[in-house]
Amino acid sequence: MDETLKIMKALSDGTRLKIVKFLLSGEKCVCEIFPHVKRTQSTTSTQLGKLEKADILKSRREGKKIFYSINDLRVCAVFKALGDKNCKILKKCGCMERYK
Amino acid sequence: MDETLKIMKALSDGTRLKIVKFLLSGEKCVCEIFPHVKRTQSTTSTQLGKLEKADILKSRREGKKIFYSINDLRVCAVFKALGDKNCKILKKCGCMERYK
DNA sequence: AATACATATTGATGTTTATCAATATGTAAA
DNA sequence: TTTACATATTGATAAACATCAATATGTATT
Repeated sequence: MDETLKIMKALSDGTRLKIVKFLLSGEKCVCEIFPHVKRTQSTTSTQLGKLEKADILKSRREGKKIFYSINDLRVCAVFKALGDKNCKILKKCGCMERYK
Repeated sequence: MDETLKIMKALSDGTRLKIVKFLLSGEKCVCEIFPHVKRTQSTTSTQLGKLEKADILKSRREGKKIFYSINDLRVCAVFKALGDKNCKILKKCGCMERYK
């Protein structure tokens, strides 16, 4: 599939987009993510899986918890391109450096 | 709806994405677009309508024909952010000037 | 007015998708 | 080895969506 289409599809759902934006501030475990997006643990896990399969997120186990974080920093550049207000966070986390 | 989500949804379909990329080289009428995306005139018209409703495209009538073109230049910036190969076209059409 | 052309809309159909409850799997502590 | 906790998977359901054929609308020409 077209690489751009893959990314667009992955970001075309409200829950998934909210997850990605939440992770702009750093890695989070599932138990932190699902209350934030106001979905069940089950639903959240499914969507995290889709984002990981699209290589947008990566995961890491630490004990019982699994932490998710952004793997494809191009999503930051996409938000910036669209003037998304989350850009403020982007400056802090420094993930935009390579796109200056 | 979240502005970013609106754009992502609009670009999350293969036919629509192909239309937008086609229009990077300039405005086209429906009769040029639907053979290019290999869909019926009906389907193509529907998808053009969705892209216009999302403010990504605009249209202009000239006699019997209706010409569509890109209205929201941020989509160019999105393609650039993703390193889409259509960036070559972007340089030609100069729509990236404001994002340098 | 009649015809031809360009595009939009309608109605139907099959597919995809987001969601949840329930259950399974994996991990660590007691 | 139980028990508790964290996450993943399964199965079901309802809604959204892409597509097409057929038809309607709009425009220009004859």
